[in-house]
Amino acid sequence: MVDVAKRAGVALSTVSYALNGTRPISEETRQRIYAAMEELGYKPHALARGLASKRSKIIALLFPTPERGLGLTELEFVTSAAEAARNNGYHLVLWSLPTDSSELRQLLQQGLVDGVLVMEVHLNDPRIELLRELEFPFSMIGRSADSSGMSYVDIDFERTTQLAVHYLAELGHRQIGFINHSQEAFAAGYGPTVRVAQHFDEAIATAQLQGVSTFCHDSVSAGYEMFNQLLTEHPSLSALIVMNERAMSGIIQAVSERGWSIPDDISLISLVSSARVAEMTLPTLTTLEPPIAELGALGVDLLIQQLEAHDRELPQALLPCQLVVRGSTGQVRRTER
Amino acid sequence: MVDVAKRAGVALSTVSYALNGTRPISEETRQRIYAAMEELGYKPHALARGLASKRSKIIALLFPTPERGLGLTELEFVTSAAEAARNNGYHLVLWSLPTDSSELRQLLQQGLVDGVLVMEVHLNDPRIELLRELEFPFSMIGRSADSSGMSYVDIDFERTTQLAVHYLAELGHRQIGFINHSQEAFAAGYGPTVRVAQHFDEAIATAQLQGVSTFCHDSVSAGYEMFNQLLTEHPSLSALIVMNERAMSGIIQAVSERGWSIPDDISLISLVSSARVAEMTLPTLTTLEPPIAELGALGVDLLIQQLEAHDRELPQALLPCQLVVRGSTGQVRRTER
DNA sequence: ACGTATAGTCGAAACGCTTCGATGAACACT
DNA sequence: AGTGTTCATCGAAGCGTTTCGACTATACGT
Repeated sequence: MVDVAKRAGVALSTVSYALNGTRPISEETRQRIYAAMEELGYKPHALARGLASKRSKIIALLFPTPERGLGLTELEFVTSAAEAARNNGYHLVLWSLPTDSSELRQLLQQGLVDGVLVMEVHLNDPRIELLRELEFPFSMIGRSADSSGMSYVDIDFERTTQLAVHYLAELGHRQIGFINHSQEAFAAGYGPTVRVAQHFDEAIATAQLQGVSTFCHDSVSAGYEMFNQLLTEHPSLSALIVMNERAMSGIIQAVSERGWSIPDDISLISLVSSARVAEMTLPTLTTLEPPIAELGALGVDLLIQQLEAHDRELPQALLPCQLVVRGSTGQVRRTER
Repeated sequence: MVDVAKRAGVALSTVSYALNGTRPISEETRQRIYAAMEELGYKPHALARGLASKRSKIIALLFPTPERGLGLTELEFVTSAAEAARNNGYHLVLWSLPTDSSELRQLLQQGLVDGVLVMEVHLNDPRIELLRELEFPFSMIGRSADSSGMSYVDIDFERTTQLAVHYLAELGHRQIGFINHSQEAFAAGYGPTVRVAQHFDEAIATAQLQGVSTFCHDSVSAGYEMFNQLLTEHPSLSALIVMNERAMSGIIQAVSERGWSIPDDISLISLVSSARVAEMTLPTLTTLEPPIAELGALGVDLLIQQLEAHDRELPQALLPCQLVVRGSTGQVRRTER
């Protein structure tokens, strides 16, 4: 940098001002400085910049160590977050820690990152508590129990559920089943499970339909059994909303095993499920697809906005899933069985 | 740090030596220093450390922007790399760039990262060329055309292919088909496609079997058609090795459509395919599962080893996939059709 | 008793940048 | 002519570490 300054015939600090626009610089000297930088192949040193300015322009993505099975979704999320960060001139580091790890505190206090984006937030999340305690800037994907005064983005589960129910209603379905994640996930306060369970009932009531809501473990066999059980107890169901990708495989097997066809005998909608999975079956699945990339990018944007704005408002946002109609849904057209 | 020094009654530099073990420190003063740090809640500042020592202890994971669908595998890879980095006291930043992006140069010259781990290396990869040109430390997952003198980890495709072929041979199969990724991937020099194509022929020859090798686009419908075409032309095939998860779905549909059962009428092995996908079908798929987490961790280890060792040797490693026998393979037991 | 290692410590100079206060010059307004 | 503003620039003091050279005891071999 000192070389650049010399070559441009200005002071060191002037170069800095030209670089950051922190103070006005005449067009002429700016030109000279940029030319000098170009000729010398100068690139500012990120660490030094961070040390001096006390802003590293690095944010962390806090990411629970995947205990069991991670979806495709998460990866897209991570990459879109990384890209959004880069577009804002930030770097994204990955901190993959168990939710209750004490390491987080250490990491935060290293002063490496300006802020944190927290994924897979649980209703009672020790990470959030720590962040609040340290008054460390953060945003969340998903929400904790009391998310007032905090910055988050999440799927708009209410709208998403409505979309699914209304779409089926339009097709003439009056008896709709809902297969959720497991009871355990519900009890643990896992956001999507809790919220959709609630909003399903509401949407059914509003639309004056009949609904059956049930939990199901995240496994192919559980899906298989749950479907059979459900249709034994409620033989008049003509459509199913499923928020459980693994169970969905089992359900499809169970359907074809009874010699039924999709969607003639039963319509299926996969909730909060990616296109990738939806297109692996025959027929392909009508889904409500989560706006993963948008969520990731938005999460990063909100965080950075928070870091760079001086005002104390903490932005929040809800995004609905998008209805993608494929082959697994159709007009209700059942006479009798 | 100056406070810690004062409180412990030593010089600033002594605290630094105690912290890094760079010079001998008497046990007694070390105790005093640690106590002082504890009491003051002192944590060393990562950026300052990096600036002074010229080693940021940050590495980048270079990650092609997913043009077309990313597998589950990649995410596990990313998380295991992040964890491995942390275990070594490093941070992992994500750089998700198109392979031919000019941005990479900028990023490297910022001096933020000590080294780079490159994913999804192509045979002729501009990123690798740039890294060599700048003499920037790096390791690869996968290999470029000439990977001599470079550090990499990769799947041992030769061994993996052998395992698959031998396993089928043991079950009595003599006529084995192989369904690869697309011709285009092969032409583009995509490592797995090229290598397995070659090693399949070798393994077949060595085992004195008959083999048919074919390419197939990465789609359900292409798999469906390819299967029918293959079995029309080679009706005596009794087993298929498939390295194409999407095509696999189509294959299974085609099989069940002709009223065949797996594995009685045909055995299927999914190559370099994750458990998650393998368990979504009925029957579950026998696979050769890539050691994703190991690859990620090993890649990071090799890179860090390279960064910290002074000698100029560049470590390399090949890891085979692991054979996981599930329901899609069995003794050949065909009389006639 | 003597030089010579060696362990333990100190002070000060980097590392490459940002930012604060100060300084001049140019311009307008009384 | 004097006063005040704004614009453009400069010099120097940090930011929180590491690391180098130097210094002081103490221990060692002879």
